[in-house]
Formats: sequence, structure tokens, C-alpha cells
Amino acid sequence: MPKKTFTEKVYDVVKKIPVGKVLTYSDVARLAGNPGAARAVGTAMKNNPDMSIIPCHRVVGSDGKMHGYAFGGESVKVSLLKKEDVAMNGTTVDLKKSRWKKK
DNA sequence: CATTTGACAGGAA
DNA sequence: CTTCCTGCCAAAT
Repeated sequence: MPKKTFTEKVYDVVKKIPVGKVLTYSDVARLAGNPGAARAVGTAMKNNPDMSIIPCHRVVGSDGKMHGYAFGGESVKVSLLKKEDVAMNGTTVDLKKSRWKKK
């Protein structure tokens, strides 16, 4: 079987994030098979082939905030996530409750 | 093939 | 809470 590149796996994982949940770059890296490659996840994201199918706003930093990209601003991201039933804590995502984890 | 860059994380001050 | 430094990995040049 064709071995997917790390980037491909990242897209696959991100696209599978359910509504109301978020993942940190570290988590995406881990699910993609490369724990610790959080930075590489960001690299892949900015290289993303289809931003429309990749809910980048559901991928946040370890602090539950956007580090670089957002749909125009943190406020927009917060509003959007709130709309998606994501547990928020002010301007930050409540990873304690909204972190997507497989059970 | 080597160097630089970047949408990161975690710890220290 | 903010700022700086180090470690990590992949893609781009």
C-alpha cells in the first residue's frame, strides 16, 4: 500500500475531527504517527491543499490558542468554536473538556 | 545534499 | 502572565 506522507496523515486526522472537539498540534502529530512533530504539522497545514475540507480552526496550540493563522483573528476563531459546541474558556479553548481523544 | 524557515511545545527567568 | 531559549520534525529553496 502506498505509504502516506506525514502531511497526508495530518490532513486525514484533522478532517476527522468531530464537531465540538479540537486537537492540539502535538496530538495531531501523535495521531499522524509522529509524536513530537507538532512543528511539522504546522508546516503541513500551511501547505494544505484544501483549506475548505480542513477545519484548521479545530487545531489549536498547546495553550488552546492560535499561534499563527486564524480566520482573521482570535475572536473569529472563538466565536466559530463556540458555535461548534466547543467548550471555551474566555478566548482559549478548554482542552480539558474539548480535547478529542479516542476512547 | 545542505541550509533556512515555520500555523509548535515546554521549561526557565 | 510575558518573554527568551532549546529541541523537534517536515517542506521549501
